[in-house]
Amino acid sequence: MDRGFGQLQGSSRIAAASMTTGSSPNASSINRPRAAVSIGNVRLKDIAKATGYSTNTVSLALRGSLRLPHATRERIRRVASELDYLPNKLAQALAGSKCYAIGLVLTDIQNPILTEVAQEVSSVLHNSGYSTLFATSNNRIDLEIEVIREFRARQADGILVFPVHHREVDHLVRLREHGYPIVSLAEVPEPTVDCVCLRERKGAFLAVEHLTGLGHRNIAILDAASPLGNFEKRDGYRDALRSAGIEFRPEMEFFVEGHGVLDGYQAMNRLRGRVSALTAVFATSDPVALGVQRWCQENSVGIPTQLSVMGFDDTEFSRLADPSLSTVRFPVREIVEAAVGHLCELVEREGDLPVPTRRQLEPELVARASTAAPG
Amino acid sequence: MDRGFGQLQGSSRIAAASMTTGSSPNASSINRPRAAVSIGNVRLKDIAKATGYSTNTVSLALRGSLRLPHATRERIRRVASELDYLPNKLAQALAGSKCYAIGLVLTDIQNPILTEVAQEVSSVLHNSGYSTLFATSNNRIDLEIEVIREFRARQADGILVFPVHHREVDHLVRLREHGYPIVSLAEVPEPTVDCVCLRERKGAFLAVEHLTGLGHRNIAILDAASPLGNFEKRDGYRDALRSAGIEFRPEMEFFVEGHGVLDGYQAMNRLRGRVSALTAVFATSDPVALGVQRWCQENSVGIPTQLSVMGFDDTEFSRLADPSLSTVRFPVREIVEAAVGHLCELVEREGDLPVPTRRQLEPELVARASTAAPG
DNA sequence: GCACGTTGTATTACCGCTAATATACTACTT
DNA sequence: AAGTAGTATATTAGCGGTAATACAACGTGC
Repeated sequence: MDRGFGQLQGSSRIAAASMTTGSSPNASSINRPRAAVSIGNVRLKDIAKATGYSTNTVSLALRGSLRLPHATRERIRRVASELDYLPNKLAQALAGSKCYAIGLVLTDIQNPILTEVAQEVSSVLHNSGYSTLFATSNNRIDLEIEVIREFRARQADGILVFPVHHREVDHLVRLREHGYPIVSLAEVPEPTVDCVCLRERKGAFLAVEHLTGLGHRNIAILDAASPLGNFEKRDGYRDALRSAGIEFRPEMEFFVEGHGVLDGYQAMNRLRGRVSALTAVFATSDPVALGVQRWCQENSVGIPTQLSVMGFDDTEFSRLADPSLSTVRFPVREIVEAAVGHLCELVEREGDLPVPTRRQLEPELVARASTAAPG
Repeated sequence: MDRGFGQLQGSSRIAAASMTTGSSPNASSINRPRAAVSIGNVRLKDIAKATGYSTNTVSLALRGSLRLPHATRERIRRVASELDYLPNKLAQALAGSKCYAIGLVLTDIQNPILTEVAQEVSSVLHNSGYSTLFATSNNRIDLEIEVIREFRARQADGILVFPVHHREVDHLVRLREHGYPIVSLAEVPEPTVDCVCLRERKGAFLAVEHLTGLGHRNIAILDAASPLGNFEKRDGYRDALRSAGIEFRPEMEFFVEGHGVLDGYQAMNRLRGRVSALTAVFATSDPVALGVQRWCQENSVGIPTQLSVMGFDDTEFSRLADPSLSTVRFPVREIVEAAVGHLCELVEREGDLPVPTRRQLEPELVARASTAAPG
């Protein structure tokens, strides 16, 4: 079935030809000049011709129908495999109601965590019998809308999306209301669109609580999420301050343009004048935190002696940074498996979609060497 | 055309209904119980019904045929847009000969450079009017074969692939010989499959030449490529030694299992006993080199004072590592643009495919702070 | 004023598959 | 022996498009 196409190259075709029931020799192969793919363009019709059965019987045999006697089924299947038959999934999709393809929309993949997500999604989907359509929105809502339209035009059975804006999800909501399965991998307002996500606000809370617990009171946040409409981490930051009885100061919140290392580095450059007033920095993603570390190294600010640094996501790079980065784990595997599972459920469900649900996974603090009690 | 579906939600449908030519009111919407997507399932037939033209006329209008008078064309197009018509790409593909989708097969995305490739590919393809089917082979040749079959079954017009093994490409060659467009993003034996790639051997040569030029004579290679059948970098390493008149010693070649930071770190752990005999290490990918750096920091081996470290690929993380990593640039944008361009050319070409060509881009040495003359 | 190309549109076939229905033929009933 | 149920297969009609061809209405030339 799904072996490569090793042993049979031309010999098989000859063998097959000799099996035809003596009808007009090979008239079938002449009048299809526009075959896009010249290998593997064996169709049901060809198997039918080779076996003497009708195309429908062949179709039934390959789908394992019990209406056919065992012997017939096997005979047809053998010939199909000898001809290296590859079903045309587009035709199957057009005739059936599903196309077994899911669209994946990521924002960008500066952040290695999204990379892991992409890899995991495609792998889990593959194992569930689905193909992955991939696109990036580049953090632009218009592109997000555009690629989703593209996926719908391709009849994708459903969509997994990291929305650009966590609050501007009207276009998603509208699709969902019309019965199109969508699962967001980031938190969106409830109950608009199904969502399997990390409890980010709590994650940020844990991160900052870790810092306050160590005795920090002057904690800045380098916030790459708020500029994109995601205020969960900022809110968690504020929660933790409040819970520790620390007055919230707006000047401790810094916006960062992107999720890259360089963004963190440059952000530190901009706020260099105020660094002495800080004892800890919470960056909303790991690469940004690594940029902070880098800046500190260059500027002889000791970590964690002079400045504690927290990240968010727990990528491989942070684990092996120097000093190793304290962070909050983003459970890629769990989230992806739950999200894909949920999406497939929606896709495979009969009848109307249920009310959207939100599944929040618990964050986990990962304390490493970049944080310590203030000097 | 490609706006979202903002202003028109239900009002448009009503407007459209009122435009029908008085035929049986709305009998069309009842007998399609298995519509996969309940929004956007407007078909040519619906537009035909709404305008009074035949489906074929509508099809012609939307494709801008000059056989139709301007007024008719515009009228049909307006109604189509009011109904928020989305063409079914599967049906178009089935009827036409192309489906405007390209399969992208990556090995894995531990190495951030492949991430950048994925992002760039999907973005360039999107701009060329193609969708991206995405899959990872996980460095397993059987999975590579499997996902390519899957792509073919989906009638992907062509395939971009980072082959698992750079020498085991028989399955690719066979497809190519049968006229299926494939472009490899890594070097493969000539002239088997089209390929747009970095001149890796020369890149490795430049890296090691940089080290010998600094005066190093005891240079190890941490080779994550050879175990996967790619000997280009190893050969470049040997070339550079020979060219510097340094005797090649097999015990200076170390295999590394993967491309991750941890792999580099663990490799150093394994060869810790021999570190004192080295003055430089060349890692065949940046994350591996970062793992080396990490190990050195932990084990108080000064970089570059006691050990020079070279990477390969030039990812953002290396640029901002401490010390910043000397490496060889992998020109993502250039390679992807050339590869996609070439693939699209093959896909869009009439008639037989030409003999496969190989386009090699020149590597560029990026000397940073992790390399210096041996102490 | 009638054959004749043009123009605008409809009809039909087809892409490769699935699914509903039809049709032989066989094997039981009663 | 005729009716009936069941089995094995074929035929037909879609899915939503495209493309080739058919046809009807309309000037135009002579």
